[in-house]
Amino acid sequence: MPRSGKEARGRLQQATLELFQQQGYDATTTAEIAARAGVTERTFFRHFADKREALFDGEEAFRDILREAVAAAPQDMSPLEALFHAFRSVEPLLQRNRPFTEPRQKVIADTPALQERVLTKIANLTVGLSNALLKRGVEEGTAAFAAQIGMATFAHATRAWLADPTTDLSAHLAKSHAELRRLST
Amino acid sequence: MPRSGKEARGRLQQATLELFQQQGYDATTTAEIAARAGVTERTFFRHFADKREALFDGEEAFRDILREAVAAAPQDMSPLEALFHAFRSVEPLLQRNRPFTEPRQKVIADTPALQERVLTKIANLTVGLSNALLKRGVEEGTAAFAAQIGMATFAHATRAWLADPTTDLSAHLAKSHAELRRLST
DNA sequence: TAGGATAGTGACAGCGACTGACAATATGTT
DNA sequence: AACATATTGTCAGTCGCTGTCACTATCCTA
Repeated sequence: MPRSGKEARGRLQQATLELFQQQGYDATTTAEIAARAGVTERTFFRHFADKREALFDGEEAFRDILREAVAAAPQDMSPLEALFHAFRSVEPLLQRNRPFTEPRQKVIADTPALQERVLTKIANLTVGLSNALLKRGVEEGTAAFAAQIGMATFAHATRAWLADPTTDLSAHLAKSHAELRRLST
Repeated sequence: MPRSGKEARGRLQQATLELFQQQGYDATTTAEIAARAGVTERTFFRHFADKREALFDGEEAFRDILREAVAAAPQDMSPLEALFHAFRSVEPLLQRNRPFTEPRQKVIADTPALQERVLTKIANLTVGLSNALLKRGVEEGTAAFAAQIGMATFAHATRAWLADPTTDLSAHLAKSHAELRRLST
């Protein structure tokens, strides 16, 4: 195998995050990012489909982790339980990534174009969850619906967890699940 | 008041839809759209923020209708019930808009960039619902969560309704609500 | 150790989305 | 008829993104 190019990719991601938080998304140019990473603008677009994507790397890997966790859940679990099982299993991963995702969140918070991209990332994760449920024998429409509900609950629990990190994610998930039951009856 | 400019806007929307379905989103140029509407490219961007937005007009109006419908719901209704009340109330509107939204859906179906925009439109609606619940005295976190759940249920019911228009939307909503209860317990 | 296959990069030209600025025109008011 | 206001045309320019071709760095094999 020839030269890897992964260092360049990493530098591009780093440069993207730094420039976005220093000057904002709009004021940052792809040529500028490339220059800071010591490569050409053309190389930027060889690694990332567009200017936004450099901030959202590893999402498909995360999707695969979630799908496998759903598949690994005990067969007697209900669809939603299986999803929660998967969510609980990624808590250490989320914890570990927090120092990187936190500054990213601040950038996203004041950039509509990036928020839009976040939504599609979440939608992709949801599709992944739905497919994982399908493999467990859940009917198609139900799987998609359950994935939506599960993802919404996960997001709700994660928000609470970010605001109150003293309690662990599992507990927040349980609380959100209870709230879901309360709401839906 | 000087000249209205609303006819031009309408022609631009029409031209956008037609060209997108004839040649696809990518192959259609904003200059081309403007030309078909008898206007300059610059004028296109005075009416719409970007190339996608011309397809999604009236969504903020729809959001207002939903918010008012939530506000008009009987005060003893639970958050989710209030949302369902609003969803049921817009059924005739959806029915009426169907001849326009149906061809649009086909265009969206094979255009990732447009799907991404749909997600932000739905997110906007969800925020609107959440705000409406806030005004009913629902606590903030709960309101956002309920709006998410409600919107997901509405989307599920709408999918079923599009596949089976013989049953009305209210019935599909009731069935989806039952499924939600079944899933969450 | 030389030679070739493979993957990554640079250089360059070009299209299309989108914006700022200023002048021109059409409508409604006094 | 003069004026105010909203809309449009024109023009120039920036930036995101792509196709193409030549070049180079790594790894495998003979």
